[in-house]
Amino acid sequence: MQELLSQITIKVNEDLFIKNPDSSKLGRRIISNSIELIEEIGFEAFNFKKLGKRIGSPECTIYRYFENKQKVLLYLTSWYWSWLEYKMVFATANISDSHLKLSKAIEVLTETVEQDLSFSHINEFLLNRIVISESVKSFFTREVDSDNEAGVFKVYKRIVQRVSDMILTINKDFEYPHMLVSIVIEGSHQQRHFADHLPALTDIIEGKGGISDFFNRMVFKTIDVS
Amino acid sequence: MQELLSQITIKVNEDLFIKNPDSSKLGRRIISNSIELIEEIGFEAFNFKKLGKRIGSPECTIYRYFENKQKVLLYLTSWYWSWLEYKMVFATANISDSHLKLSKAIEVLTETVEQDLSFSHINEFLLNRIVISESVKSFFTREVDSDNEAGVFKVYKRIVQRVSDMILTINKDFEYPHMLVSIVIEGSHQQRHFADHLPALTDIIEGKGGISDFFNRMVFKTIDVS
DNA sequence: CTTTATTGATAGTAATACTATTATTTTTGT
DNA sequence: ACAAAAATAATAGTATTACTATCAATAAAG
Repeated sequence: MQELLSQITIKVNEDLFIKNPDSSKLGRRIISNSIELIEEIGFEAFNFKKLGKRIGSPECTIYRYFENKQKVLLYLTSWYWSWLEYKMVFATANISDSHLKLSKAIEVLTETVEQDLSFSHINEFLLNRIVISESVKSFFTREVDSDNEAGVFKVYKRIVQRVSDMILTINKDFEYPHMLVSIVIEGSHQQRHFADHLPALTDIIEGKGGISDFFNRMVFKTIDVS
Repeated sequence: MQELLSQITIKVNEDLFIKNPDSSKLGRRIISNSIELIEEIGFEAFNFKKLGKRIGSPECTIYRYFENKQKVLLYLTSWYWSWLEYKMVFATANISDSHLKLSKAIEVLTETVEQDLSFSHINEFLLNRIVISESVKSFFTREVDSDNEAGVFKVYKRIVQRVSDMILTINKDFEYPHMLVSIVIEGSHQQRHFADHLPALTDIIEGKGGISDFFNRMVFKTIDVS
């Protein structure tokens, strides 16, 4: 997979940047350092001044790439979902058994991510951690409707649709496939966050498995396959 | 219930305020206007200057009640969870059938809220909307650990524990009760938000029912009761 | 090797989040 | 009813944040 992916560039919605960060060395430095910095200090404390200091450029230079820090987060999460869609499609391709296929998809969506060296300037391991603890902020804002209209959530929605279709293949009468899938995706993030910070709200232990198993069970039971 | 509740004051964790807003007319005005203002303009745009203007007091006066706007949000959500715990305990009291009891609890947790006149200065309908669209921000912050240590999430955790116990009464071997309950609570909020803003991620239609039914089904199927 | 695009240096503005000081009003105890 | 104490208002001020403008320096492209 590594060789294959190294030939591929992930294209992110053009509304999210002013100048494509993938088009220059500085742009890629902005991305890789954003990931590290957000992961270190959290999105609230993250700003272009600190990022500029880290990469040795004034903040106005970063403003030539991104309108504001919210767009950076949207860029990162959009990139992540495109990357994960690719992984999911790859992992489920040519599986004829529909149960196994769905199970594999759920695993990709709920497991944590290891470092992937295909995209040198993006640390997928850290990006996964950012998505877990910060991405929810990108759709609980007042801009959600305009962002959505601009197509920012297109890939995310496509992932949900893909897995929904797998569910409908197994049970064509199930009425809530999108709901179930978005609960799996967001729920798995939330449970990992809880495991780290509010263990009373979960039953999984940090570092140990269990998340994928749980969601697999939940999905198959709920769509009623005996 | 109205008469009973009117005798009761909901006590909120003392770490959340400097001066108890429930102890003065101005304090109660701060609370009721915070609810209205946050619901109107969103938590991001909400600040003490705007709130002060609205209630005709300078911002420094509000700072004598609350350290910052995050504490106001935590105060409101804490209040909400205490209120909802009360409603839930009341709605499930004296039900001996454990299935019915759990079902009733899920309904209280996932249904939207009507205006309740028991607490004159708090608009529970608006507060429920705030909890749906803003409360997630209170545990996805860098302060989550210290807030948790201060006991801010105590009532929320107790609700999860109560419903977990109901689940264990039905199936004592179920391994993930807390996880399932927190997914139900947060999931129902998220799905309502999606219905409003990202309908492709859900199957429910705004205003129509379905949420409670879905989560009821999901829970009973997942804990494996035939 | 000159034109054009990109980046850096410097500076500045408006808004936000919060604090300090003192005057005024309200509440409380007697 | 009145003095003492507490709460609130008025005013002002600081540090940080988010963002913009201008122009010089550097790098890239034709």
